[in-house]
Amino acid sequence: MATDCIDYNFHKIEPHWQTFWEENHSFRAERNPAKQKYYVLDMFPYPSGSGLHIGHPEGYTATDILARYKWARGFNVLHPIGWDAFGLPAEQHAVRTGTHPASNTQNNIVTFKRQIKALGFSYDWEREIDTTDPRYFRWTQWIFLQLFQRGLAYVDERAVWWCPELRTVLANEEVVDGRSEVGGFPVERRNLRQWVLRITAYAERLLADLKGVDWPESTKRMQEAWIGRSEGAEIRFELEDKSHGPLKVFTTRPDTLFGCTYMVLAPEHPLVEALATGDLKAEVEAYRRKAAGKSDLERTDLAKEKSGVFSGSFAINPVNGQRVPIWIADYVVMGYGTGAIMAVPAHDERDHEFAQRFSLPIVQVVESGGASLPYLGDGRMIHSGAYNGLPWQEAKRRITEDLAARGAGRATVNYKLRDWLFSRQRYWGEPFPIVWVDEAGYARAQATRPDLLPGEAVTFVQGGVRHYALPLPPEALPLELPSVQSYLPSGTGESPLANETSWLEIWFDLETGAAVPASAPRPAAGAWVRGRRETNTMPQWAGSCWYYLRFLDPHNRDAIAAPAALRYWGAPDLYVGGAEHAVLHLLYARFWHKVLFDLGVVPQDEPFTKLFHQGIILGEDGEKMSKTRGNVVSPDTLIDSHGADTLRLYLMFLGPLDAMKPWNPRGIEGVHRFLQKVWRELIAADGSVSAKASADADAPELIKLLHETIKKVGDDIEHLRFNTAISQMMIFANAVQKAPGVTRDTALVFLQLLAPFAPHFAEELWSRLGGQGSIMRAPWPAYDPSRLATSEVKLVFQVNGKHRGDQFVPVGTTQETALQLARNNSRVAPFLDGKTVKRVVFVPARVLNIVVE
RNA sequence: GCUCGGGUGGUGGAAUGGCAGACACGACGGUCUUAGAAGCCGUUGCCGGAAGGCGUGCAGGUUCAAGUCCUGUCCCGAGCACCA
Repeated sequence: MATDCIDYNFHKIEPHWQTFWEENHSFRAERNPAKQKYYVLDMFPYPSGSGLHIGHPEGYTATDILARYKWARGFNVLHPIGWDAFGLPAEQHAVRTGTHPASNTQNNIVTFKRQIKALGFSYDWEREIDTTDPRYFRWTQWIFLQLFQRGLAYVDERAVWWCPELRTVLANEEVVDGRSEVGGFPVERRNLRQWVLRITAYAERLLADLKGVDWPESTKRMQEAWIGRSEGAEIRFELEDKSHGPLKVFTTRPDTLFGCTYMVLAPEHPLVEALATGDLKAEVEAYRRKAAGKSDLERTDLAKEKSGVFSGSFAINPVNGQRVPIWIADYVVMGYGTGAIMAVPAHDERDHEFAQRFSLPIVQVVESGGASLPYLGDGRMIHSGAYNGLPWQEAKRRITEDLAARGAGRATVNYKLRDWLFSRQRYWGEPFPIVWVDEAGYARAQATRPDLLPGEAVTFVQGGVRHYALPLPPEALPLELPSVQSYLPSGTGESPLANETSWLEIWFDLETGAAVPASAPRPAAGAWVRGRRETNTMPQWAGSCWYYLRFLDPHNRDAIAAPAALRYWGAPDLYVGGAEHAVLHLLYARFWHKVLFDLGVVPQDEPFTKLFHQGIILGEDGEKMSKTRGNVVSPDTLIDSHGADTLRLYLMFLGPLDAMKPWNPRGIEGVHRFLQKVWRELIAADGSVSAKASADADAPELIKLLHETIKKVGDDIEHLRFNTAISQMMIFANAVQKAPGVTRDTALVFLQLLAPFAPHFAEELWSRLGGQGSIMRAPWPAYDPSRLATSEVKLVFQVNGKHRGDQFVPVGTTQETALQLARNNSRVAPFLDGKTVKRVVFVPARVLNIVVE
């Protein structure tokens, strides 16, 4: 039932149809295994306090068009939405106001939901999820337990980024230019006990399987670079003082081993102290302290001159027995390879620079053909004993083999990818389902629930006591957050949870996971041990690592999703979201997914087979939108002034979906006029169907244009080219305007094409023009290829490649006829006059190019 | 520094190697109106009265034909950054 408004009153029309869709459950994904499925997913938002940003509806409109189009194409569509609701802003708000972050989060969700609904998106709200809901994070915790049980989670005391302002550690990825990505506060290094996920165990598969996914090439390359695979060799140098054992280095150029004139250890390398000799000890120690105080930004500043200090010790080059001095320098980092290198200044830029600065010898071992050093190109070996004359790639292979044969090295592969720092000293995150117990407690657990434990116990030592990580039994999940007095982190660097003694210090039942405060007497029956809960919480990435699976079966109490649902819906057919998640979210989610695949939980080994990034919408001034610049465009304002349909159309009309585009506030008038024009053509001044839209027959040109439009809009939607689809619909509307009339059927077909873009508008006119039911359920119109055929085409005449005239000719016109027509063409003829034709190029139905002398 | 992506009218943008500038915005002129708004009609890459010439960052090249392919170069944007 249409509204009763006389003119195009979107204030009335849009809420009307939104209510209609809601009441009719129009977007409910069916449970119908016989029907072909289409799963289209948006990156779910973090419900921030500032509400929806114009960038959200850009991507959401794109997926909504796809979803509605696929419904019309007869697919069973899954188009869900939810909330990535754990996160720092809500916690900071809680610290300021003392209110629970959950209440702030729920308020924000209400706002987001209202705004999203006002845009008329076809989400299946019955599948809404919220990562902070215990019914959801129960399964986040469950997945963590699987990682734990498989030995993919461990604790490690490691130098991590600590932000004094935020009072938490941050992942490498959350630190940008020596400052926190959130808030831009300075960060420093601290040694803290952390949970770490062994993502490096999946490095090879994460890299290899990128080949099979349909992603933007740039994103694949970013992940490749992030994983950073490099093949080389680990080479073992004996130390002159054998009491310290051998020194292992990683190199990608074992062929240049004869050119190694010194070694470098990272300042954090465990052998540094032992290798510093005599009067150099003090100098080495001073250097090490200085390096520790440097931020990564200072250390990696390429403009800075290299620094370093000689240790006083020597290693022995395994290929020629030469003594090689060992230096300590911070251009070598501990986190990659072995934290030590063999320096070959003739063939490495960094080593070259260092050697020059400290006047170390430079020995060339690859022929450079006269090119200056450092030389990194191709060439044959020199000064390399038995390997002289070999191409370097060949020498690389042979030297590696020879070293391996002598036990002095082996071919290895190294990755830049580091294990994933997975803990945060915060309140507002998923608690780890882990209890720390002593050795005796762990021994009991090994007897009681060995199925839950990893092959090797996860432990740490503090104050001479070893603590053992014990998982909660899955049936005891979720482990919920306790309410706390203060959301401020504890002074020790632990999360606020460390202050909640009754939650923290417990008697723990190994069999059931039940707990009572340690202050209470130990319960009699059951396998109770004394324990202390883990106080860290999980990072925000955790909840978003698997949410696309929960949408398949969001209310399941027994599993992350039923196997049948996982099989039927599979992975999203299309995943749309910002390129800022190119590495982190998309890599973490792939990692978890592969683990779940190995567990047999999910049937496919990649989560996101097709990915698309919507571009950023810049402010009017061409700058990134930000409150401080005052160039933020609010969807609410535009919905009020022009309507959701106009906003949706304009967002898509702005340019290619993946492009970065500035917002032009005046341009929105164009698409609004387009809708007004369609309304005016089809609806009379009194609100009834116009006389014009009641024609008996369409002009042949209009029919042809309609079929062209059906084809182009369909093709463009499939390829996410929404801007050109809209342009084609505008062309059609302009043609209708100029035509004397249009049939009801043609008008209805056109409205169907428009419906995915401007759904409220299309439903309204569909209803007024007598369309049956909801336009969403009407099958997508098919074009008739025979209608696209033309009898006449415009042939362009060129002389020497220049356009000199054109003429309509029948399809199938031959070169001879065309040439004759050109000669007779009054505009072309003068250019042929008195010239000799050297060559004629004829492209049927397109161009005739006459090359003359 | 390395790796990508991109430079087309006043603006956003369009163009399987085959008429560069579709579709819009803006601007200008007209129509309607007491006036305006909306709508409608027309013009709108640059130079030129016209004929015509020039034109897709710049310089070359391939081709009958280049925004599109190749080489070099400049500029803008993104990502990575002493990873051995």
